[in-house]
Amino acid sequence: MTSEPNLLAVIQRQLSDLNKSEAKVARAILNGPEEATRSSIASLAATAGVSEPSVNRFCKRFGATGFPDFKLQLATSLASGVRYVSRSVEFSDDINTFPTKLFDNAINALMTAKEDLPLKAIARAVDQITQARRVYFFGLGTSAAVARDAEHKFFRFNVPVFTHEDPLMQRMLAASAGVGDLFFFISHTGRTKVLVEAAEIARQTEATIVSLTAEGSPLADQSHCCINVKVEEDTEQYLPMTSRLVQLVILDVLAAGVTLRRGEGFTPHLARIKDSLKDTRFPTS
Amino acid sequence: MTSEPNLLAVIQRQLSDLNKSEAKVARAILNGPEEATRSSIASLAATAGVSEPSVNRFCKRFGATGFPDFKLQLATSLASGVRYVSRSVEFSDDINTFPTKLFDNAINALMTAKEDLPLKAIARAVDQITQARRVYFFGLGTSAAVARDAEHKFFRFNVPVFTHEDPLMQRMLAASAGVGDLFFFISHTGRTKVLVEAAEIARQTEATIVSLTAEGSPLADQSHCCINVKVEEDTEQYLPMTSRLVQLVILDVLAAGVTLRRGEGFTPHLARIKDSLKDTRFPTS
DNA sequence: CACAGTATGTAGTAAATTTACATAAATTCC
DNA sequence: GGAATTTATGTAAATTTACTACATACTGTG
Repeated sequence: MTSEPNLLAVIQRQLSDLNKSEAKVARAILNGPEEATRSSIASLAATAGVSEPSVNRFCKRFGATGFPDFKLQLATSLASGVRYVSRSVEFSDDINTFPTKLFDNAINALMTAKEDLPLKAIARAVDQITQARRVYFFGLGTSAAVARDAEHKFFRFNVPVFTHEDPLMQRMLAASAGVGDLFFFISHTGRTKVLVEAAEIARQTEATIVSLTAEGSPLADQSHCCINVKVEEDTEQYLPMTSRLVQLVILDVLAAGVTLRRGEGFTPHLARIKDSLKDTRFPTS
Repeated sequence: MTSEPNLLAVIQRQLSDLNKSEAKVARAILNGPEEATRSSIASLAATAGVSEPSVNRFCKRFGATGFPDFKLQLATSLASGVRYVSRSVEFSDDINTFPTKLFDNAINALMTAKEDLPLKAIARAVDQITQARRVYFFGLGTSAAVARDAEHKFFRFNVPVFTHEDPLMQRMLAASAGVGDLFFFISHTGRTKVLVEAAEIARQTEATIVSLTAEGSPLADQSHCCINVKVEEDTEQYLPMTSRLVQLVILDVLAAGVTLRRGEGFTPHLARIKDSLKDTRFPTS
């Protein structure tokens, strides 16, 4: 049985169809839902001014097997309703509120993105990266940092990876591309001119174009494979924040996908790379 | 009492500190959290292979008043749909499972970090950044990408910002620092030799050292202000993933803090920067 | 007003949870 | 290495909680 997304709304809606005592129970619950989840059947009955079996019948009427089951459903629906609201930072915020808000927004963005991941596009991109002889990660602005991160990650797969923030370099590399080259464009909007132009140039070669960007954008149009990330960045917010987090995790997903494709035998290679970093660190005391 | 946002993560984290039978209970719950919410104390005890009071003690240990209360908290934390246990990707995973796992891990890391943010350190870092005449963001490897991202973000505050991935440049800049310079070091471990050395050099000047790194690490020791981020990166995983996400959000928090400090009059300045990017984009159709 | 049907409450029963206590295991200190 | 102390775990009884069956009250209709 799929648990109702919002139990309180359902109760509210049916309020008029209820018996007198069931209505009393309903009102008591609507008055203090979270308190209701913590009450015993006896105390809720007392609050509502009815008998315990009335509460029990009420619960069954709403699809629960009994009072405890009802409480569980209620708690669940209360919990899920609260999240999923991104709140922007106000000037009235202080140190105790705005950090939490920003974290909540970040978490929300990831949860939302997780809900409908473009799995087919991801699978396809993994295929193409696995087959590529060379991979270029191109982004500008904030996305340049994402590209840099991707470079670090994919570097470990024995595939030559390159990143360039310079649009001129990007164009030149695009122009001289050939079979086996893969250009991976990263852009939140997919409308950055110089980046789209680089993609257009690359498109005229035998290279493969993959992009992590908005569906239907000029950049997406130039791509063989577009991984669409839906993040409604608050446009009032002047700094792009959440979208790049989603991009980074998507790149993690791609990296993991490539690792899995390589198979178990590849693990020692990664371990070796990790070991090679050991000497650059102070040992843990 | 604030109900724990992600109870499973807490259980997971404390797993090693538990008694034998409490650990059995913990494993039983982690194995089938949603089933646990529907079980009676007796059946859960049976599943775990312990006595009923052991389950009860387990619940109380985690802040619940008893078993029903615990179930409630568990249900609440499950409601958001995220598996709050970081599960590493296995070679048996396929396209339908591993992306979700990675997203869950990311979300989990952010939620855990959010739970105890080092607010005093953050406030202090905001102060120091606000007062700085010049800010250098230094990181290596994955953290270099984070530093790059920070550069983009803080660039918008009229404060001259610099990033360098090259350890030699980092050393030279550190050596020639003076009053008003702020060095912001980013490192997950806080043990990367060349970075710590740069910090040591900078420390001998009048410059301020802020770091986003592990508490008690050599790098933290060199800092005037250390923002401690607790992320238990799965060491079996060869690629650092979640820690950099937390770092990025922390930097967002710092940027927001600086903006707030600047006051409302600063907003037009940010709007102007945003406008200046308009011409670099294809207009939305 | 009597009857049927529905709604509500009472009381008893079964189940589940908690407490108090006893035993077993582990640890510490000679 | 063994006795003493602490800690962990289980047993059994007590208590709380939820459910069922039944009785009573209420509502509307002929």
